[in-house]
Amino acid sequence: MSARVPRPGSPVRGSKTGKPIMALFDLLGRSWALGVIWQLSDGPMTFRQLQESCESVSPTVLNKRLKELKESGVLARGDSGYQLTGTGQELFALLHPFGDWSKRWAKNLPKEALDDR
Amino acid sequence: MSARVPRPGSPVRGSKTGKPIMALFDLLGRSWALGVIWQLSDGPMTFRQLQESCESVSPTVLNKRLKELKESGVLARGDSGYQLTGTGQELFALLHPFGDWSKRWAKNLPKEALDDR
DNA sequence: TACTATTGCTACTCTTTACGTAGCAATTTC
DNA sequence: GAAATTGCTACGTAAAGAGTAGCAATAGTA
Repeated sequence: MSARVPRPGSPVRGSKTGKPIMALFDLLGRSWALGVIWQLSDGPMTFRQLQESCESVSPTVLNKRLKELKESGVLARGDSGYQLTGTGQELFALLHPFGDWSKRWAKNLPKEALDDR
Repeated sequence: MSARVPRPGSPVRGSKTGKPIMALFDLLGRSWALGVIWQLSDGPMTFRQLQESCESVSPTVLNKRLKELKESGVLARGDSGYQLTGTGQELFALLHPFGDWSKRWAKNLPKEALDDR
């Protein structure tokens, strides 16, 4: 019933060693984990706001992700809703460049897709 | 049978708009996608080498991830196995800082876990 | 040439995760 | 005190992943 939250040092999905990077990848490699962090970078949001901005993510999954990310110290619940912690903002700082990258990727993909197939 | 590969511009898992960043998060938010990119940063690897270095990831899933990442232009198959493309190396460059971050996270987590719960 | 080993998968069953919808208890707003 | 809004939980169904077995194709060896 209680979902496993990936933590560095203990085995996680796919990783028996629990190497920090693998634990992190397990945490982030779940649906909407990255999206939630991305959305929260604009400031605190309520549960329903998050649900909307994540385009109809099911409350079940959203709640699971929130619990996991909370337990991982990435976000916390404050007065105005869920928000990134200092740690979480640090993590977002690393994530931020992916925005521009994804746009370039979107532009170049059609070309490459034709080349490579 | 044929798995959906997330592409910017078209709806992806959870995202109807297909915003590039959401498509990217969908692509990377699948089990072992980040891990595979991480492993390949050391150089080309064969299928079986990847399987080992990803600690017993099932061949089914590995093969799916490889197809998706290949179709997304992140990696390709060369003479000495699977390897990151230029695009893929660019992506890894963004991913690289997560290594150090995860180590700091691993050190601080126990403390925070006690504080926050 | 035939034998063996390795590689890159596919097939299968079982479990876990996610989706989609409904709804409810606890505030908050009027 | 009635109506909204918020933060969930509870379903049932569908999709994704784990774990194991094995096979066709190539490479290396006797």
